[in-house]
Amino acid sequence: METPHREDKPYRVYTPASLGEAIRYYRHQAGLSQAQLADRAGLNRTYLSDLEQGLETEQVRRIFRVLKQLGVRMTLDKADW
Amino acid sequence: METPHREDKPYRVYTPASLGEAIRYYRHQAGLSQAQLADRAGLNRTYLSDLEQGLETEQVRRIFRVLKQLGVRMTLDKADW
DNA sequence: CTAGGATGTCGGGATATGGAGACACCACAT
DNA sequence: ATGTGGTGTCTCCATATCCCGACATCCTAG
Repeated sequence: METPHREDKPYRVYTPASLGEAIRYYRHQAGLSQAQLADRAGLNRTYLSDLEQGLETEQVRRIFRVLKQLGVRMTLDKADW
Repeated sequence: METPHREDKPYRVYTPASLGEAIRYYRHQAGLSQAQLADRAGLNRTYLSDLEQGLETEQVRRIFRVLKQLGVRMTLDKADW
């Protein structure tokens, strides 16, 4: 059962939608339900559900706009610690 | 004038504070003032100032909590396009 | 079939949030 | 000295945001 061949695909994130995708991907990989993750992260399951579906709040959009203007890209990947 | 030796240090981001640092770093690298960037990104300079100083809004904190719980790390770097 | 878990979705309401404008300070130039 | 640009910080306040139920749906198990 040793990790077969590392399918740790890093996520390129540049919109609220792709942020949601990534979170869902990693949540599944962690074997957690929305309720469990929401609980551990101290937030409401409804919100997590929205977030995974690409919830477009002003705040998140704002940050992505800044990064875009700066030509900066965001990457998410599994911390190997 | 060909890029001498690539000082494109990628940013490991895991808190609102480090997010602010990164944004400021890249803004300076782009040779923009807060007012210019705020304008281009369509937001208030006051907000950008706060953001760079590590503004801890619930929203940003929430997202970092989720990532932390999932053991996911965020990286910012210059998109080389 | 029934039961349960997981997820999407809706509405209501308390609260956090960011825009706008103004002001102060600092550094640097003229 | 004065002027100018960049930045930090304050207040006010309209509004975006998120939590909290509650309900519906879809699976899978039993």
